[in-house]
Amino acid sequence: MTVRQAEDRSIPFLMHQVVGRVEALVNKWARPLGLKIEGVRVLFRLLGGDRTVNELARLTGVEISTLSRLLGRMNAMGLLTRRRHAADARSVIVSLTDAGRRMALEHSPVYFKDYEELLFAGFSDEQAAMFRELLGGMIANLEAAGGEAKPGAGRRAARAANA
Amino acid sequence: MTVRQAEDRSIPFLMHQVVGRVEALVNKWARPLGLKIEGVRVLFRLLGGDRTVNELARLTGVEISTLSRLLGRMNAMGLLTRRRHAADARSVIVSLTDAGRRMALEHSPVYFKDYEELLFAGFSDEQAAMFRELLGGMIANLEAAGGEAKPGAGRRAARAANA
DNA sequence: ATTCAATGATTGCAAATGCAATTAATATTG
DNA sequence: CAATATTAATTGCATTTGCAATCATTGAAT
Repeated sequence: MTVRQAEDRSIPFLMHQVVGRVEALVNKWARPLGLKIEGVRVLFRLLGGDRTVNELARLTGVEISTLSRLLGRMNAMGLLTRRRHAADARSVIVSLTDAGRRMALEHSPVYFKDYEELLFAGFSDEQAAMFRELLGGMIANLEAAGGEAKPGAGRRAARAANA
Repeated sequence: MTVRQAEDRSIPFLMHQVVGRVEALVNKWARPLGLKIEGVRVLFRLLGGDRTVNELARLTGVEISTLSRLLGRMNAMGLLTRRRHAADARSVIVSLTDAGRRMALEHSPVYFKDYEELLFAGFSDEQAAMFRELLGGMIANLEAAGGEAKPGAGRRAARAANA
């Protein structure tokens, strides 16, 4: 029953472990709602306001063709609507329905707080804050690395966020 | 061209971002080798010694049926072999071929060092070490949470690793 | 020893994925 | 203002995925 400790201490692997496990938890939890993690992410993202498909893809990290079909399913479930952008008829604006908003709000604490509390259990606030900082720095580094497949081949990455 | 900053500061989301980007980089880099990230992980994992399919699944985080088929492909590519365990005929032992080992060794530095250096660019050694610690603590927390779908519903998670 | 449960791996199948091609609308350029 | 390029979203298609079912082997219980 006990899961043997991972023997790999590399950061990408460790993060993969953490993310994978959290996503498994979210999937399990979201199943009764008829959603998987991507759908959950879309749902909560839309709580912040309407978005185009493009924006959603960028903000949720879901590939755009996958997202397009996911939106179709969530629309069929009555969770969201799609309408054309008035000013630019190429874009499609996605909005939550009342049912979608209700679902998101109902489960919001679990998604936004509980998982984080679970991860940070036993950590000090300072540690949690630093962890967040470092993650931000990593994202900056990755953005600076741009399209280079082989890391280190390009110019040096950006300096990490302040701390 | 610039990617807008993510507006979500939640840890699971930030980690998803980082992991997703790193995996995209690895995929891009591994494509000429005919592998994707899962294959890469299997390859490097086997550098540490032979493994059963089960162990590989646990150690790489690849779902077992997916892994089974992946192993078939990598076997067809001449990268690894499968043979039955002598003592327990249910298990299958996976080993690298010479070609597989050669490929792994050749690219080992990129995978084990370069990505990490990229992520940690601009970080101090102390920060990097702490980050690793915290990740370890998170994994411990997740293991303690076990199968509970809803976090916080069960007993409190394990204390984080020392610091 | 015989029966029943548990484990390791594979496979069938429906669903989901990602890439490339497509369609439609808007920007740009000469 | 016509021609071309670019951008947004969707869809066709081959591949991949994951769950459940299956097969084979080992372990446990009486």
